[in-house]
Amino acid sequence: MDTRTLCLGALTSGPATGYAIKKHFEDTFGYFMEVSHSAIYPALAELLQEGLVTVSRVEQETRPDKKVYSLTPAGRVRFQRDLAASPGKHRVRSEFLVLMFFAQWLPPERLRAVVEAQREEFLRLRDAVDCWLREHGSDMPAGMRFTAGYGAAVIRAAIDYLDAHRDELLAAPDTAATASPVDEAASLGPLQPA
Amino acid sequence: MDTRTLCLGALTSGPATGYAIKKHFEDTFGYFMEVSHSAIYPALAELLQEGLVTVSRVEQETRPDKKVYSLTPAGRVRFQRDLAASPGKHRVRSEFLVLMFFAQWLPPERLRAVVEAQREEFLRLRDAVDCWLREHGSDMPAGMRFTAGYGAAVIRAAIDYLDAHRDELLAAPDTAATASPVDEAASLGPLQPA
DNA sequence: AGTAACATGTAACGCGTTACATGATTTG
DNA sequence: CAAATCATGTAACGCGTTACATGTTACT
Repeated sequence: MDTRTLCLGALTSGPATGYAIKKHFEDTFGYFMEVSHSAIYPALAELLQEGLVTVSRVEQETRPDKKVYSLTPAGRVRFQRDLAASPGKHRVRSEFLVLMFFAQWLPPERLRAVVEAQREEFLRLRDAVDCWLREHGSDMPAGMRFTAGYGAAVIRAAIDYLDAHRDELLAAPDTAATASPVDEAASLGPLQPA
Repeated sequence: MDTRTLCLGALTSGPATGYAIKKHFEDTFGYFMEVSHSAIYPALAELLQEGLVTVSRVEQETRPDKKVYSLTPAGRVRFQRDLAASPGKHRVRSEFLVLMFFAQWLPPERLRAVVEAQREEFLRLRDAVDCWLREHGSDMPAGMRFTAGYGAAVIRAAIDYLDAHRDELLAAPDTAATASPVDEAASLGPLQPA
């Protein structure tokens, strides 16, 4: 899923500037798809050249000038084609979980800090999604409500799991990080013995 | 979180070949951190040059020769340093959820297929994690059990959500994909009006 | 007979992120 | 007075993925 396709998708909700598209992404699917502004502007320029969007410059006195982009019929068709062509892969890339996986190699206070930080982040996300659902949920198409509800459900499960198993993890006695520097006896043996 | 750090981490469980490290990753945190073999081999070569791992060539008659890597004390220290230095960011990058977000622009049969495929994938993952917990869970350090349990909890929540809201999504009457090609009246208006 | 598993590498391409660059206004 | 918001871009760097490359054995 290309930044260009994402921009076309954002524009299906109406004309917008690059800045507004970025905001839109953050407010809606920010938690499952990050898009940086430095990827959006070049993408919009390419879409313009391909005739998939049009642009109109809007002068503002109190603010910098805007470039408001709109979807052309060709752009709408292209978006549907690209969307349908996407394999729809779902991937999680979590350094947080890698840290938890190797918890025993982390200093206990660092481990605690990481867990707490992630929990705070999840609470923040949960509240943001709940807020969005309350304020915009009823106006939005089924798909957008679905993803918001999905996010809320999964984040809640994560928070519950953290709360239920945090102590178990933090109280772990096998802190290799504070044990003797070289402790070969603690090895689990060779991986995948031949 | 660099592939090199991940390799060092894998070797904390004992000596292994590049191939075994890849397997180890797939079997344990494959669902939250993907590592391709073409990133592992160069990473191991770099670690060797830096003196963080050692290698011993093992000849096999029935199989291609192996290069078994082991962690040096310096490598163990470096791993702990790199691990503690990681910000521990947790990110989800899901084209699946983008597809759901834009469900109205997808042909209904395609939408259904994507949802079913993802559900199957989640079921597969859930079973794999459950199996791992049954078979290895009790031997493993708290951190590894924690991540497995976390995965199981979150995947279960996802499956439950899918089952509870799938029909709602698929039965959506507002399939813009099959509506008149250009339907400006359906627009939600400009994003972020100035 | 064909596929999966075992086993190790290289090369190029694409894409995203970070940093660089600028600048006015509003809010706390 | 500092920080956030609005607003748009460029350039380089790094990193991961895909494809290319090779070869044997065991299982279905």
